[in-house]
Amino acid sequence: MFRISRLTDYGIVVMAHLAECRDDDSHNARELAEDTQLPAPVVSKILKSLTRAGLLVSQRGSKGGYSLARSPDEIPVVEMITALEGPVGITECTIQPGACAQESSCQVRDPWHRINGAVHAALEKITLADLAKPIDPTGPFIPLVGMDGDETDHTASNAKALE
Amino acid sequence: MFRISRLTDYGIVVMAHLAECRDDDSHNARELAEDTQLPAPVVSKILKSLTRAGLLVSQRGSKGGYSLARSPDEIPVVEMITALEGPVGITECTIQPGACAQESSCQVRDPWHRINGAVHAALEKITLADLAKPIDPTGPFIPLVGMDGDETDHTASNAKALE
DNA sequence: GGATATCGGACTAAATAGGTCCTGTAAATA
DNA sequence: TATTTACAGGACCTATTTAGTCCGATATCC
Repeated sequence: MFRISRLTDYGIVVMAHLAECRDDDSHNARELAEDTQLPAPVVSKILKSLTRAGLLVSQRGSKGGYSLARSPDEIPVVEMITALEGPVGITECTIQPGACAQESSCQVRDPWHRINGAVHAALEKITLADLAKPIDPTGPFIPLVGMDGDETDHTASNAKALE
Repeated sequence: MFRISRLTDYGIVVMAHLAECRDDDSHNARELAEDTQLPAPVVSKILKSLTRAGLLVSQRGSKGGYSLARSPDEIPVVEMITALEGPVGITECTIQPGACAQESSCQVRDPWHRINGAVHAALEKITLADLAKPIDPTGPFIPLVGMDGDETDHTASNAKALE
C-alpha cells in the first residue's frame, strides 16, 4: 500500500512528544503511552526498537525511562522509519541486490533506484524538529518544494488543526 | 516496509514492456507473461487492474489483447501505483481523513501531509516513458526537483541525480 | 531486599499480499 | 451459427507481514 506501518506512525508521534518536552529528563513507557494516548505495550515495544537504533537512550531501574539520544534537529525522519521497519526502499532490489531473478535484464531498475533515492533524500532532510514544531510561522519552513500533489482533498479541515 | 508491492512492481515491468513495443497492436496476456518472464495468471490479474484504471485498453475475442491507453509520456508512475495498490499515502490520515482517533490533536499530521505531497509529486512527474528508456542521456531527465531542499538550482539536478 | 522499569524474546491474532481458478461474455472467423 | 480465442470479474486459498500481548531476566534506586 505504499505507506509506513502504524507502528512507525506511532513511533514518530512518541518521538515528537519527547521532542516537545524540552527537558532532558527521562520519561518512562507508561507515561509516554498516557501522554500520546497509545496502547502501553505497543509504546513499550516501539521504544525498545528506537533505543536499539540509537535514537533514544534508556535508563533502567526506578526513575528510569527514555530520552532523546540527540537534539531533534539531528534526527532525520528516515532514521526513525528505518529503526521501526527496516531500510527504506521502494522496490526490493533497492535493498537486496540479487533478490530478484530479473535483475540483470530489468529495464526499469535504474529509474527505480533514482526514484528511491529521491524519496530517501526527502525523508533525510526532514527532521524530528520539523515534525515537532509544525506551526511556527517564523521558524525555518519544512524544506519541501513542489508539493502540489496534496491539494486535492482536504475534507477534514486544516483550520481545526492544532491549537 | 515502505515499499511498493511486488504486484505493482510486476505491473510496471509489463507496462514498460508495452511502452517499448512501439506498435499499437494489442498484446495478449499470455504473450506478455512470456515476454516479461512473469507467471501468467498474475500478469492477467495485473492487466485487468490496469485496464480498469484506464491505463490500458483491452480488446476481447480472438486477436484481442491489451495496449496502452495513452502515450507513455502521459502515464505517470503514480497512476500505475494507484491502479495496483490504491491511493498513494504515507500515512493513513493522508488517505482517509477521520480514520485516526488522534487526528484532531495530532501534532505531526500536517508535516506528514507535506511529506506525502512531496513523494506524490515526485511520482507524478516520472512517467512510463522515463522508465522504458532509462539510458537516454540527451532526453529530459527524470524530474526529481521538488524533493530537494533548496530549490535554487533546478537545472543541476540532472547531473547529480541522487544515487 | 523491595520496588520500579527496561530488555529481549516468544507468542497469538488479524490483516494484507500473492497466487490460482472458474464462470461469464465479447469478438473474430469459418 | 458454431467454434475458438481472450478478456472480465470474482471467489478462494495460502503465505507472509503486522499488530498487539505477555513473561522472565536484569538493572537501578531507595
